[in-house]
Amino acid sequence: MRVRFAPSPTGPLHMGGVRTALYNYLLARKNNGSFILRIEDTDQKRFVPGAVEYIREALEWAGIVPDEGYGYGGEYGPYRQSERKEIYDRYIRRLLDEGKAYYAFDTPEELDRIRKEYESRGETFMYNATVRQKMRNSLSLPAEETQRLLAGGAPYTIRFRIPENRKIKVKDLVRGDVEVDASVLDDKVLVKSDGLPTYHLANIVDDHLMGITHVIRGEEWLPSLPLHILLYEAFGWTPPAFAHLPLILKPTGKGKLSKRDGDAGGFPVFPLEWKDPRTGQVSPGYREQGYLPEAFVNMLALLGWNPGTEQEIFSMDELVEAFDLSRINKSGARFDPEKAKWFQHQHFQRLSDEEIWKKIIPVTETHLGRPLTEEEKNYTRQILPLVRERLTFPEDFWKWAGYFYQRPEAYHPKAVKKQWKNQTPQILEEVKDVLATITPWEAGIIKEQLSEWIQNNGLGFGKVLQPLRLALAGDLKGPDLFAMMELLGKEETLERIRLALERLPSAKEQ
RNA sequence: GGCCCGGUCGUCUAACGGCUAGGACGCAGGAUUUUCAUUCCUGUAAUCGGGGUUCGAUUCCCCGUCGGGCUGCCA
Repeated sequence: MRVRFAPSPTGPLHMGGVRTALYNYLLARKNNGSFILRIEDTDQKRFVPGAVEYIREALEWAGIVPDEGYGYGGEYGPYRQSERKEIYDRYIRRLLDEGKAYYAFDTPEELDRIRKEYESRGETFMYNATVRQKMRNSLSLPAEETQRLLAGGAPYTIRFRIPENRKIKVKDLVRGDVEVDASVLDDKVLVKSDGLPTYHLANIVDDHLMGITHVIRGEEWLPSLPLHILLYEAFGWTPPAFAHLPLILKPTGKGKLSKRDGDAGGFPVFPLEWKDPRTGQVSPGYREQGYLPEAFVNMLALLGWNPGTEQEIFSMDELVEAFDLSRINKSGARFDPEKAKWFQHQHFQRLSDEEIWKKIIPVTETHLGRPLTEEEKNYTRQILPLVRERLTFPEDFWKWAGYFYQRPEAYHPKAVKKQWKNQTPQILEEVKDVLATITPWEAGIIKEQLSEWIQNNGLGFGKVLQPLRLALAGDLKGPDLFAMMELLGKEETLERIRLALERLPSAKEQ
């Protein structure tokens, strides 16, 4: 089995592309086949610098590593279509010689005009068997005229001559069999006036020459499948098996997922951050948001495919094991950013303490604006168990544990309003004194002694612990208060209480 | 408009033509907790409509409708 992923470097690869690559990759690995990366850059007008590098980096990040192809070597190269022009020339020659393709001299302007004309009459223009005799091409023109035009260097395209009175049976591994009448097809341009092939020609020639056995691509290609079958037929080649994947749809609204949706919905559409070389506009990426590649891949895999069991969390190896073309869905799948987060949470929680620790060090350093000392790194190691279960992204660590590194600058206003009562300053003064006597400074001991004090004074836990938390962390949320105090250290704990008493309203002011 | 492909909770989906239509996300409630979060429990909610075939239809067929794709010298 040989499969390929054949993106066009017209910009960053988006989620849908990654999923297509993933399905190809899974299938190849499951069957001990090869996964090939081919770059389809026959449209030089739309070529975007950096896109090829982006594609490779994105696939590598996601763990979808090609066995062969552009940048990976192999026996079937070159793997970039712009380097294969001679090959396409050779094959189009064959079609021309056999009368299966023809020269067309119609200019884009002419075609445009005719299209508009048809449109104004409510019809659709098709360059097909019934109109091709009326157009300027080697079929309608006298042979001498064609020769003269070619010799004179007149611009031309080469079109495929769709055979007449034909029904084409196409088989799709996802959708089953479809039968199409050739009369609904038009004579597609195979070679553009710049001499480079269009997708249709290049794709068929390359898939054949590269020994591709299974073509797995997006549903947007389904309408051109009959044309592709006809092309294989014209060359006398056996077509590969085809599977057309359902599209990924917008979370809300109509249509397929696009770049804009990410901006509007606040989620990335691209695997990696992308900076548009022309506009300088930056689009966010899953990697930069802190997503784990395995979470991203897991989420993508289950968008349009299911294992038939109730298992939802998969590693790449498990996906390889479970993947099966027959369980791909037929209908488009709406992308749900919330579920993406859930997958991330699941995978993040499966990381070891050590792995998480490595990820949160840089986050902490960024927020602090300086590197951590060895001592602080160890401190971080101690803090982690307290907050790890609430982390979805490395970035969350700062949100839940930032106050371990910095004294609160401000106190959450709502929390103050709710918990900082008239009697609070007095209580905290006393708590401070009680804490000052506690030794050794360990969570268990602190809890024991403070609890005893609270009970002896008939105070209720909330009244004491809530303001204390507020004083130490600046907010009412966080892990176990006693563990927090232990890690903060006695001196720092007392100092923060003192600071809060100084900064927050005393009884008199209220 | 034409051609093609689809339609099960709000979303992702499961269900040889045969259980009370199952799971997950989300949401709501509860338990746990000093708090927030996590975790656990409970609840919420669906077969697009109409015909047919059949003892029996989410499942097969037809029509309608809705959704999606294509209709470029883009891929």
